[in-house]
Amino acid sequence: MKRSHSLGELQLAIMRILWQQGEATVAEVHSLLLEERGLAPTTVATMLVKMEKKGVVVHRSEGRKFVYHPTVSEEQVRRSMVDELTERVFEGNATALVAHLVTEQEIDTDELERLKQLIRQHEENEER
Amino acid sequence: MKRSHSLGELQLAIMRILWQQGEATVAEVHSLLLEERGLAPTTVATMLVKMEKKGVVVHRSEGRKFVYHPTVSEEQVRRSMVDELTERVFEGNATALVAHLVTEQEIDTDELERLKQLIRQHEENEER
DNA sequence: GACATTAAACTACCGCGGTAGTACTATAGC
DNA sequence: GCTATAGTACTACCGCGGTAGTTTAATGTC
Repeated sequence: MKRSHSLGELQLAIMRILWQQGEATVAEVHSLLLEERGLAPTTVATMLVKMEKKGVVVHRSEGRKFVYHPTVSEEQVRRSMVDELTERVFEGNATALVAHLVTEQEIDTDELERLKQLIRQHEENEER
Repeated sequence: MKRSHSLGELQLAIMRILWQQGEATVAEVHSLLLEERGLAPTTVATMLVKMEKKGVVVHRSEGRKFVYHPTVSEEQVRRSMVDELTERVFEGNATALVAHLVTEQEIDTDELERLKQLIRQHEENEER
């Protein structure tokens, strides 16, 4: 039911921790984020509340602290965010997006090799 | 100098008109947008002011009406928006984004053919 | 038991996309 | 010349991501 799990920068950083960890308390998320981002603990807490309201995480109480865990997968989030961009910028034409990536310097030549490999594999998987 | 021309939905719709038209008055943009979107003329005008402040359009006065035209190309906008998504969601790995598109049902099989063609052409262009 | 610490709750604020009403002003029409 | 109209200016408001201070409640410590 719940489509369009479009997340902001901080939200994604938090989700990445939750996806790796499986679950985490506010303090854990905060300390892991502190290394790159100088954030107040309350910022993380507030964000998690907003994210729960949004439906991408849930929490349970453990003692007096909250343990959060994700309710959507990284793949789901990628899907909806890529879909949104495809819709917005390429009028829904995913191939146009790939064409853009291939032609506009976004992908260097040696990565094209791996890409061709990938397409070949994907085609083989489709064939049954 | 000006990086990150990330635009919203309405802003993109307006830009598309300006890119096609070359330039347009507020009334022109409004009437073209009216067919799909029921917007007040002031909404379009306000948005254009915001977009000019942002640096993606400029206007000149013609009589008592403003004629707007874009200062960034569609390709520039696509670039920065795709880059932003790649950064946010795939940690800067553009190939991972393509892999996502190829494997996650976003691209059907007959489009893969055109894609392979495209890659081949691109490789030939690189070879000199 | 008093006090310090910790965790969450509540509240506030900024910027920005989006939306639009109201106010002002120059022009067109009669 | 006066009024209706068209067009911009100004202001406001909502939602949301992001950021954090302040308040309150529970727990640990001496």
